[in-house]
Amino acid sequence: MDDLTEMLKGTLEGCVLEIIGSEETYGYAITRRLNELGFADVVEGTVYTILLRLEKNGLVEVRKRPSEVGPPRKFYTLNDAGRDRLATFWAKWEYIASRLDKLREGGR
Amino acid sequence: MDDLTEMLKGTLEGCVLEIIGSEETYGYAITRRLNELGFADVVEGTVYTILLRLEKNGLVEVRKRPSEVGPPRKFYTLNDAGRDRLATFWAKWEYIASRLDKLREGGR
DNA sequence: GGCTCTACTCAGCTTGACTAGGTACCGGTA
DNA sequence: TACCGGTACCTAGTCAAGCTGAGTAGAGCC
Repeated sequence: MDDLTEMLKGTLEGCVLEIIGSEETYGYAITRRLNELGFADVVEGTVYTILLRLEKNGLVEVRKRPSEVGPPRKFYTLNDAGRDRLATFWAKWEYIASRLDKLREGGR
Repeated sequence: MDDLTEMLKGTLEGCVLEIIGSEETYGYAITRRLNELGFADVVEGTVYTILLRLEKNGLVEVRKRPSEVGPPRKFYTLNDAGRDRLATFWAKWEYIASRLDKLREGGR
């Protein structure tokens, strides 16, 4: 699937929140996970900018830990604000998805 | 539902294409239709920029016709390129929606 | 030493929706 | 006549978020 960029605006951050919410993890692994999931073109640079934004906005907690195979990793977990944001994300997603379904069915 | 802006990137254009695809119509009416559908905060300016972009990219045919209740209207229909783009839009939407479902269910 | 994989950062770019103004036609009414 | 609300379209500039491309660095292997 080519060039999903524009349609990922807003949703990619939600994906990252969801991944962090399900387990404590770090940027490089999040990128791999997204690639596995089918977001094949998402690269590290993109994920790191999202992570830095989440951190700046106070939605995550960060812990730095050494790795056995490379430089130290920054592990992220959601705090309360992050869980709120994740819930809001899914609510918005469902809302938009339902409207699009309606539109597609010619709903009035 | 508040501030869907970022999540509408790319999808709003798809909505407009779908609306034009289902019947020949014009900007003001498209805006009303989107508002009815639940995209309450979409204003005319936004729709007109999308319509001008569609026209510039050669995805629509335009016919100007007088109105009985105001200034002349610009009616839009999809051409072949527009129908292609609409199909691509729905394909991308389905792709992203399926990945998000998978992610949400903790799918591996 | 050089290569690959891992791991993070950052400046600058592009896209697309939004803001906030503008123009103009028409009918009703004071 | 003047004004106003509804209809109808246009546009310059702003902002947010993902992408590009480059850089820095640690660890293991040949």
